[in-house]
Amino acid sequence: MPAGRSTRPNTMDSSFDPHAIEQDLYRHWEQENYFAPSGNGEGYCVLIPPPNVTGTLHMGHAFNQTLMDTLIRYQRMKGKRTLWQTGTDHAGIATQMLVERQLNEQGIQRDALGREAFIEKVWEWREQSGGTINQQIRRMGSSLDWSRDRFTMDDAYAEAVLEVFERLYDEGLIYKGQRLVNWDPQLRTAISDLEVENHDEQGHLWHFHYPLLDDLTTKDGAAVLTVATTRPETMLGDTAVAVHPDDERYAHLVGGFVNLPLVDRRIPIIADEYVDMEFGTGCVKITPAHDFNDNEVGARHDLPLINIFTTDAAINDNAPAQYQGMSREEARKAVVADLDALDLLGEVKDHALMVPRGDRSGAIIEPFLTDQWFVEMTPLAKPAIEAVENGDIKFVPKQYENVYFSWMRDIQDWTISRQQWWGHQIPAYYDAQGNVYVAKSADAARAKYNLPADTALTQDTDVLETWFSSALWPFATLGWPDETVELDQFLPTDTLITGHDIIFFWVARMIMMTLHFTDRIPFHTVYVHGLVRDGEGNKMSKTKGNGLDPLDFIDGISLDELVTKRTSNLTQPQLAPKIEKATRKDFPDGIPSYGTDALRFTFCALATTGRDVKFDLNRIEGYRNFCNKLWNATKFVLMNTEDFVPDATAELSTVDRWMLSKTHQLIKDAEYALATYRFDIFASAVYEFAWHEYCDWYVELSKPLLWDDTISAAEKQGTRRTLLEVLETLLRVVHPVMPFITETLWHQVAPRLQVTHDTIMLQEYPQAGEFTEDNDAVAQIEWLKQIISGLRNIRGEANIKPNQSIPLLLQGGGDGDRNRSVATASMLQRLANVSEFSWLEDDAESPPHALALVGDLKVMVPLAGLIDATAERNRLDKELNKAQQDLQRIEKKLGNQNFVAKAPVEVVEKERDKATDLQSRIATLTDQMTKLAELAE
RNA sequence: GGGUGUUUAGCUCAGUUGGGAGAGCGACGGCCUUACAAGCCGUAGGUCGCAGGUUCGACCCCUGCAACACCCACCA
Repeated sequence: MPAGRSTRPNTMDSSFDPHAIEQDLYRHWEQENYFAPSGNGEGYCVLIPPPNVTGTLHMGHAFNQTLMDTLIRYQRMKGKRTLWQTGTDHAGIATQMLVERQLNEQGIQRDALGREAFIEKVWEWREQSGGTINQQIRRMGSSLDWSRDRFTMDDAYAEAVLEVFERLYDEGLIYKGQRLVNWDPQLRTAISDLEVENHDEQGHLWHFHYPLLDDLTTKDGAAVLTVATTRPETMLGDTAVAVHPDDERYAHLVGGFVNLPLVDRRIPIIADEYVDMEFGTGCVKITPAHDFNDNEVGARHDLPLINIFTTDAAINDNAPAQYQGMSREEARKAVVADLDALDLLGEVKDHALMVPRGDRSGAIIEPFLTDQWFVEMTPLAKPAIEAVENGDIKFVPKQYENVYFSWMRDIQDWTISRQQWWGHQIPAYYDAQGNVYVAKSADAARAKYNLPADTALTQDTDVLETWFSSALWPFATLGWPDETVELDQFLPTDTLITGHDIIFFWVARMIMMTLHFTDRIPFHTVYVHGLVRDGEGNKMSKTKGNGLDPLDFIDGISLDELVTKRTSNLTQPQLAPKIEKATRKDFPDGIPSYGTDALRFTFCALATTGRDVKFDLNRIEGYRNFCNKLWNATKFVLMNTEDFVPDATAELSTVDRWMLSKTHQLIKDAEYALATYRFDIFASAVYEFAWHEYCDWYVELSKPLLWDDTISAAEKQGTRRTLLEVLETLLRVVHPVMPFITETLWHQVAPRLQVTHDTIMLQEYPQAGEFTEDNDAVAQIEWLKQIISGLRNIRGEANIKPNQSIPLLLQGGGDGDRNRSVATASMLQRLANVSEFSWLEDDAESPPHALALVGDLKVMVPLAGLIDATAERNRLDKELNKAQQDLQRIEKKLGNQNFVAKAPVEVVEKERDKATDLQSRIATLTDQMTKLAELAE
């Protein structure tokens, strides 16, 4: 064991300080290579969703990793040969934007730098800051195999990407074509459908009058046809006006022409079912080059496509001269004004519309006609759908399967080319004639296509979208296309844990690609968790300034530092004052340090199925306290087991057997919870057991056993052994979720049981079968707890000080009660501070007393000047009321013939028993009330 | 427009085949009881979103509605 980790038992601090242990422990684990797969067990692999190499750790990562690490540590302890595959993503657009912004701040423009130099800069940046997130991940305690760290731009990984591209191309599943795609005019690249976010925004609906040609008129006799649009500037590219084929208002005009104002172009009036007769005027302007619908209409009617935009969405040379060079916003104003001047502007209405924006840039996306590379998805989707349909892959919670199906069954071809520099450059080469050759290199292309060696080839300048390479994560990280041992051992991986936001981006594509290239599913289970939101339920974002850094919960942060952190480097600096105000309100004292274990435990406790998590500060504080509870319980156990002799004769008391039985149940509950991905149940089972069974009852009950001179040495040994065994077991049960504190405490506890090992993380996970169930012991201790609770209730309500001991009388009940009272006398006396206790014969007269009922057993505390008779009556009155209400409800039920006739016998029988018990209880309470009333007179 | 989820104590959330509504935090009262005041003991608090239905019996199953959240979608 390394120095510094063996704190002497009786020098343990009175409270737990996470900082004293966490980082040293992690370093030690990593140095010893404990995170790497080991042993000969069955392979068990979890893939990390690779974070952006440029990123920093956020709450989503912390949540996600807590769950993964809990599973991994659990399976590792269960003896599986576990691999948690780590790595980072090159995050094409995000990284390029970030580096570009930094260069801009230094006055360097990307274009001036040139492609190669720019990419050099990105690599430099990656060398310099790419390790940040991995260091932060270490702070979470994540047991990732760092020796297998992968980056999606590594040479080996790039090789896999090229291989996949080439194969898909050769299979005809990748093609290049001119299509209308989503174009981000700010980033000047195409993006995929998924990268477009549609937002409801307020806009206008403009009505334009297009003059009819050839003396046509509408049925109203007008010489113009009125169309409505939300995008006035696109009229410069109109090539038709469409009406519905069944629309009688315009039937006579179909085949005719209008003059496109401002442009002075003769365009046809066509009939197409796409038009909704009910909407607006029933006439639609058709701009095939700038609208997805119009494009389809245009294709059906063979309309020309007139592109009026440059790549940054300014008006190009295809538009009339006076608009050329204007931005789309300027052009919109000009077009409206010019039409107005010509008296061709009709109504302008407010209109809510969906505006497509790029998820990275926030810029309004243009449908734009360009040459791009696409993947044909339908053939890839088919087996991927089947894999989920037939249960090979399961989603948890299951409803996400429907989300998956609905998207997969209507999947569109995937735009994979990006007009960016940072990323995998597309392995397509062109000769002077523009012929395309796909191969991993120019040489390979010449060889593959039998081109003369001196054929000049130039590589396609586009790169692949990031998700194209992330889709290969399950097999590319394991060495594909080589047939490696790792592929054999770890693919399919077991559980993928991810947020619901990347099911389409990542999960679906991994399933398709992995099936296609390896004939194996990538994972058996997809556990989908919610997103982490702030205390108000808002999405955390840098822009809103409500983001929280997991490390701030671990280490703590002062208010001023937090404000500075949230308000610096804002994209919208004007929001700073508002953010500062909100921060000062929400965190008046900053954030205290809670430690990693508390943070992890909180995430587990909040990980309920199918909902987002609102991160609640009160919860983490409570779980920090839980850590402290474990710490102090350990301290207690160590203090009281110093003279424990492992081999000495030990005799187990009822309390010990009760505790061992409870431990049996705990392990069962914990196993069940983890097997069903109910991390919240796991957390609460552990919490409940540790605090409310072990600490509140067992430790307290053990004190009389340990400290009473009349208890035999063998019994004391039994209790000491149980204290140690249960605690040692508990630490192993909890370890997957709270690795640091359990490791630390375990090294104190385990040696007492003659167990020494360098780490808890490679110990066996406890098995329920190691602990005997004992129903008699459980019944007896539950009985004892009821009596103690009854007495505590009397004490509490009567305000009897804890240090004031009370006499106790017992009456009624049966032989079982008498036996139990004898067996538990010392514990009863100590826990309830009972000075003396005695039994009254059933018919004996009792002195005036306060009363608690445990079944038929009367638990009595003589008033004796300690308890006010009136107060005691009030207390009993509440109990009586409750009993009467319960009885009333049950009698009503039993009075219902239908219930008695139709409900299962055992249910009816149970109700009858309850009624009998309540009747007896009410009788006793009423009797007691009467006596107290007499006393008060 | 289609779909999903949520609605339970003041707050954050459990509630596993329908059979006596729970936890944590907070509140209130009492305790520095030799592991822990980051603690201990006790108490109060809910017509389980609304309206119907099925059933002997509904927080739970069915229908409808409402509010909130999210996803998908081409209505100019």
